[in-house]
Amino acid sequence: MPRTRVDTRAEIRAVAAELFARQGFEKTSLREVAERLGITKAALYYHFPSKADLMRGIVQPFVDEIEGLLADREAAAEVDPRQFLADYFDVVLRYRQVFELVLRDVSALAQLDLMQQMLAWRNRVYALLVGPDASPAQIARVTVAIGGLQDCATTEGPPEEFRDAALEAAIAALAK
Amino acid sequence: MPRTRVDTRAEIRAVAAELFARQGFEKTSLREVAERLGITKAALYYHFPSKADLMRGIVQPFVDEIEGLLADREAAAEVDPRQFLADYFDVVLRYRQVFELVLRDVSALAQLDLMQQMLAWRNRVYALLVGPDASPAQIARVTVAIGGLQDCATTEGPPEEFRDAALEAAIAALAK
DNA sequence: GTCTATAGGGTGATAGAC
DNA sequence: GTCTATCACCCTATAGAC
Repeated sequence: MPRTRVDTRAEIRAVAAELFARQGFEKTSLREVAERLGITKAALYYHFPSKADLMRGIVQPFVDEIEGLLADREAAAEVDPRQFLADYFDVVLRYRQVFELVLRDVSALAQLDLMQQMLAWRNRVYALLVGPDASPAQIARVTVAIGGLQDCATTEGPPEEFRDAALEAAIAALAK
Repeated sequence: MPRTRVDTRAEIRAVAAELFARQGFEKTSLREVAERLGITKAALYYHFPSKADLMRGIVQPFVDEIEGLLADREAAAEVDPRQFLADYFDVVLRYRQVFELVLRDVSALAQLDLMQQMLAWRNRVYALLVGPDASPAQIARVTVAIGGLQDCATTEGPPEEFRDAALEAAIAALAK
């Protein structure tokens, strides 16, 4: 009786992502993930070399998109703040589920060397929006704008309901 | 040789808070905390009935202050948004270390029934700042303001350097 | 690709002596 | 208040058969 699984790796990621989000990364055991899928722990290890790699597999696509956006703007001659915030917000909204997982398990991600990379995003965003020699006050405004948008992304309800208002608020926070 | 400890419970909390913040709640074992203090796990259990209670002991003072602030404003005839944001920000800044711990281990806190309480804060803040029948757009603006301030609180450096600028940005985000 | 079996270790928590 | 000793359990990960 062959398993009628199209993409086992993807199914593992989906189930794991849901459990990680609900119970936390550390509190979720691979036994639990395997049971939910109807396979054994050992089968899991065929698809992912470790629990950490499973987590990375879930978060990596989101990380790659943000890195892509940052690289794109860093290569551009000049950056439109409004456009950047909108694009950044849209990526976060598209990966909403993953993003919430990330927010709820920061300390777990820190052990996967993903946090360092994400913390570096902040400085790259500062450089993009207020230049390399930004004052603490300028940095504060960018932080309010970006942090505020991120917090909005975890709000319930369809994104269309709040997307534009959140962007307006972030832009207002940014303005000197 | 009597231990020259003034307040053992407080010292345990301090050491645990530091380890929890650095490694995460789940990744930090009570053996580690005890070793750092030069006592045994069993001694720890004399002061705190469980690991969860130890965590609660660390976070509770912060929770109580925010609850106090909210209760105060809910009892007031009217609320000055600027003043509320300033007071809220100042509490968060005062408990900066605890607040960072909270942010880094949301999933751990969820299991202590502390998250439900904190999530309720959001709705109480919405009610205070934009009334009980707020539109999604109004809620988005409040979320940007509050979330932005919170993100600022985790910025390095002395608070005086960014406090006022952050508040201005949050107020700007709030304004219609 | 998936299984059984197991290695090898850590964990939170408790009992009872001092 | 602190200790030693221990319980009962769960974990990630691997070896090797099918």
